Amino acid sequence: MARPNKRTTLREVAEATGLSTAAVSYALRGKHVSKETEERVRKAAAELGYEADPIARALASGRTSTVGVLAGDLQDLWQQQLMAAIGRELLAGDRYALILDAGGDPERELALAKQLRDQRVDGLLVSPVDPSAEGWSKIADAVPVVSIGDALSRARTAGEVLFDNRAGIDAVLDYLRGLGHRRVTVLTPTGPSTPDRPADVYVREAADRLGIEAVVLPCPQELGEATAMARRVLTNSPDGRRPAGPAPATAVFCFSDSIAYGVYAAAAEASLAVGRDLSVVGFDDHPVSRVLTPPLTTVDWGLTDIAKEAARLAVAAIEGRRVRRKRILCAPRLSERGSAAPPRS
Amino acid sequence: MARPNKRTTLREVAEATGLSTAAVSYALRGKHVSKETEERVRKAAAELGYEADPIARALASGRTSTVGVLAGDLQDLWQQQLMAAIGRELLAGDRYALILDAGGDPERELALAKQLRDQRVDGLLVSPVDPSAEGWSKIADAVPVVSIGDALSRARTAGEVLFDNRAGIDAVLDYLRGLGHRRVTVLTPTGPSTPDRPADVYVREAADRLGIEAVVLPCPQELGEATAMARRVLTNSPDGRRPAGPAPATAVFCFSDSIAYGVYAAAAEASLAVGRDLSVVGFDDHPVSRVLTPPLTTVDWGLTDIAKEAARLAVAAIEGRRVRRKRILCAPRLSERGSAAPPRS
DNA sequence: CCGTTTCACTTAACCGCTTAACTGATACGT
DNA sequence: ACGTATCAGTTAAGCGGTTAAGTGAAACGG
Repeated sequence: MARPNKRTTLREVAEATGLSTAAVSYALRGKHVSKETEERVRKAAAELGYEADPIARALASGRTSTVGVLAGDLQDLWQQQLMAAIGRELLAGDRYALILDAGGDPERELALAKQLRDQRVDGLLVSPVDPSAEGWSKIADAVPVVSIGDALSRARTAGEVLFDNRAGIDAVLDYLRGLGHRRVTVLTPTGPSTPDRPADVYVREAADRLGIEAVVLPCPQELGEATAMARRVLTNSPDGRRPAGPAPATAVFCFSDSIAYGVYAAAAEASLAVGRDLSVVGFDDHPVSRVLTPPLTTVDWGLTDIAKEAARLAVAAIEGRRVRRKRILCAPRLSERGSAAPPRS
Repeated sequence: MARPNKRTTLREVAEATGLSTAAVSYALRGKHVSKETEERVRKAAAELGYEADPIARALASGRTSTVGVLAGDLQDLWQQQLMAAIGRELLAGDRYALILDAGGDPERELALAKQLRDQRVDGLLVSPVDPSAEGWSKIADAVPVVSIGDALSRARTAGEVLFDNRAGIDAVLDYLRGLGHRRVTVLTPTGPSTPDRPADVYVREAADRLGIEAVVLPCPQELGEATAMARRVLTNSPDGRRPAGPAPATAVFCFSDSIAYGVYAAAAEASLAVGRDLSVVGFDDHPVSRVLTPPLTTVDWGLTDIAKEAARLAVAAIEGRRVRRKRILCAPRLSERGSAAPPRS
């Protein structure tokens, strides 16, 4: 049963050098000991192959130099990108990122967040499933939380990186209107559409302003389901019970690139050429979008910048630095590629 | 400075119930205490909102009910899928998965593995960058390690989930030969091609057997670079200095779906219709492959099964159970979709 | 009726490190 | 020369649990 894996402990280093454990502890962290002893301790530690036990350290000090990253749903292609980018960003700053996946379940999300807090992560980055959950409040009180994509309405966070959805929606609809589109189907992700996520509202406002007839439909993110949904939309029976409705939309505006992929698939099945017979616009700029045929016109939010800002806010909070603006609003950039064109019909 | 976030501790529960901390500790884990006291303790704990501190518990017991998952490179689309699947699988079994990303750096990979081991993860799943690294040995001695995709040649692992690459390669080349292809370009991922990864060898053998002329070229996974590489391949100057070579290949066999995406992009640029002018086969079955136009014919290794097997092996090792076969060899299934067809030229 | 189990806890020693408070010795200002 | 900083370490009390070993009482067997 007993693993003979004895790590060398602080005490052993202390004995080897004839110092007290406290002295060694201080020495290794360069605190008020003489240059010589510090050197001596370092040498002994190196020889014995000593490395501080992070668990013991965490218990005693309450810190871990680790930050938790909680994905709302790692199935989502965009979140996968986001997590990868954040991990990279934090690692570059010499902090370990522990990534967890809530799998789209709000309860699990909070449970995992608590777990992370209990694990003494120094900071927590979340891309929340349910940003308005009550539970965030207690968590944010115990550890600096930075949220991405949505503000945690009930908690005092250390920062938030948000997307200027209104601007993004305006940009896309402006663009489509400019191309001549009058009837646009908008596919928004299903999920808790809290008042903090008034995408529908923005769409309506922009559509009214531009004289666009917009139909907003919720659509699953998962590719298979998204394709099925897109199929229904393209055959002009969005709700499944309008077999012969009014003229079909000439453009589809997808609130995530993966939804757009579904539309591509459905369009191909229906022998509609994207970028000619049908215009499609995405909203994430996933790397794959660039290599589709035609390349997907989409909104680029600057994933790397998002990751950088989020990491920066978290690190600042951890280090107790005040930060000018805790709320970063990312501006959309329309990446005009080949999937949108003037309508044919 | 002092966070007033006092968690309730074991001692407080003990005082509240008039028991010793040991009794409470036992009671909460259902060990040799009377039914009544157990009940009493549970009630008190619930009332006080007590939850055991995982850090303290880890220090004292050496266990965490957490498993580490180390991705070699989270930039890679397939690994993103894999990590998501594993996380889900473990969560289903009530264990937390801590996902880390080595970012393709072998040194970092080992450093992170050590970090995880020190964090007392009960088990470790890796999709290694450098499976032959010396360092795995020490890590595998301290914690059960399950590797995915490659065997850790220098370590005694608790299990490995491997792909029957030879069978996969045979299947694809058989298939292409059956369609009538004689000249095939094979794009393998760049990276340490250790003797444990003799993809080139398998390709040569199969090609010789089938009378196929196969050119094996290393290709980056990153979509932009893959596209650039594919561009060169399609213009028949794979090495950049053969502007007018022999007849170009009629099919491209990509060792990962993301490479195939690059080929799609390059083909579109060159006005080659995939599935007609050019056959493309992938090797991962990423969800996106299904929605490409045409859908990518690829090798499906059963991602969910891989995740399941890996999780199962890890959990078995953690629980100290012996397992029949520690080495799972995944069989390829060719997902025949639209991207490969008889050659035209 | 007595010795032995069994049961239901308690005692106390850790796990490996941090850190506030204390001790002596040396340096400093006046 | 003397009180006071300053420096370099030491002591010891945690951090919040786990767990081997011990204890006293009740139950049991013969």
